[in-house]
Amino acid sequence: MRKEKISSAVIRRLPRYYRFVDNLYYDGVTRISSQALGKALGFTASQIRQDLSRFGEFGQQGYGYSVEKLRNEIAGILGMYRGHKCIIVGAGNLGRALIRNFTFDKYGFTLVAAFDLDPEVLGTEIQGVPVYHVGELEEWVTRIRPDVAVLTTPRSVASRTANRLVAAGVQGIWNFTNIELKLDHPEKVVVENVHFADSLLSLSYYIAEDERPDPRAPEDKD
Amino acid sequence: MRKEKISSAVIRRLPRYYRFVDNLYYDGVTRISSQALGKALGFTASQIRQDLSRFGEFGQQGYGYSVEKLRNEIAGILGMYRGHKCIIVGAGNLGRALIRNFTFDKYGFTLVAAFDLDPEVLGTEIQGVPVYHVGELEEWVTRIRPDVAVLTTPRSVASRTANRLVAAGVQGIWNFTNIELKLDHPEKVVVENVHFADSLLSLSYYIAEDERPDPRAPEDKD
DNA sequence: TAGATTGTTAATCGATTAACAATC
DNA sequence: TAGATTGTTAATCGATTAACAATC
Repeated sequence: MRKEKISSAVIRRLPRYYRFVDNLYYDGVTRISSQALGKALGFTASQIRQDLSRFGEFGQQGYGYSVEKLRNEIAGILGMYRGHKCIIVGAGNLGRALIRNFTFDKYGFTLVAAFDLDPEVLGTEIQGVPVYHVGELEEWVTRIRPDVAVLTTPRSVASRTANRLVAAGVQGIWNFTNIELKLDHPEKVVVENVHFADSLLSLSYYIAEDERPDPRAPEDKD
Repeated sequence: MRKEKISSAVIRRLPRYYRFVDNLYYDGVTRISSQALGKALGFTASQIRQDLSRFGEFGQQGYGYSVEKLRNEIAGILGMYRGHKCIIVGAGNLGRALIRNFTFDKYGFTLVAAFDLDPEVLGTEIQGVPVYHVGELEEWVTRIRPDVAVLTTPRSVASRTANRLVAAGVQGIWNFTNIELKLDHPEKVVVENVHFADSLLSLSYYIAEDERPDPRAPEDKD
């Protein structure tokens, strides 16, 4: 039960492996070698074997990996079969975009409720998901026991809302508020931040950095 | 001009430094030491000094860093003063959420146009941003020369659209489509992926992993 | 001046890659 | 069987941390 701690570098690669292998699976591909997988994803074959072997022996010498088996194993490692429930707090533009466009089920999550303040949306359903008043958050969390809360509130109430969620027993917070949450009990919850700004700024750095040639400028003569 | 290559680990930390120092700046704090900065952000002081010194000597012995200077230096490194222009391709829920809620200016970007197919939004403005027909993408890109395109189209047209953008001369693509873009000329463009699914799956792993105790279960007696 | 804190060099730690025996 | 490819151990590489002289 006490498995050796897996580094987050490895964990961050697993969803990419999954995504690719899942596609192979739906394309009807039955086997793949670490070599081919590495080539497709831009990793070394060695790294892929090293990563996967942290979790078990999924391959077969001389053959490679069964796509179906590998897909299911990775899904299992990532907790996709645990029937996670989630709620979304804040049904503004971003919240609604996630409700409408993000396929929670595909990743083993069921989105069971949304919360907001806007009288316009209260009591309605968005894509089949009921919208309740944030004032009733604790009641609902106690009743439906979601594992994860998707946080898409305005910044100003983000930390306060997060603390309420943690107090009510939520295990994970998927934080879209672009701030660092100030938690009373950070040890009680796993926070995954989606910092759009950080992402854009690193893009900004890289385009500033390598200054791709202006396509209008004359090329170096061969 | 040929500065030593900076590892992406360092680059990914810069926006976090910036975010924190920017807040200090607006709170009127004038100086900070690497020690204090590290403590606040969860890094070692050593790492922060190491990181910053890759770009110059921004501090002062015995004093620390001037918050204002550090903020501006990091902003400069990240290219925030370059007056980047961007467009957004796909004005569905997510696209609109970004237009309405994401403060591009705050990071040195100006959002100059949006593109879509939906007759409902064509010719309108969203938050002051005009919406044009995707058919006119090349014309507009040639005319306004955006540095970056925010890609929020449906998956099905994502790679095709990306290739059109690259061909038209866009330098960076901020990809929200949750797929790996298949590019004809990957060397001509910088892609920054925002893979929601990857993020959620790593959260899924961590909550599955450490199984925080059920708050209803009895505690270990001290 | 004495105390604080930088920038940088050296030491350590961890992650990636290479190599290869095991085996399908 | 011969060829392919795994899982794993060892070697390398890179990133983080520690230490400290320089100096404000």
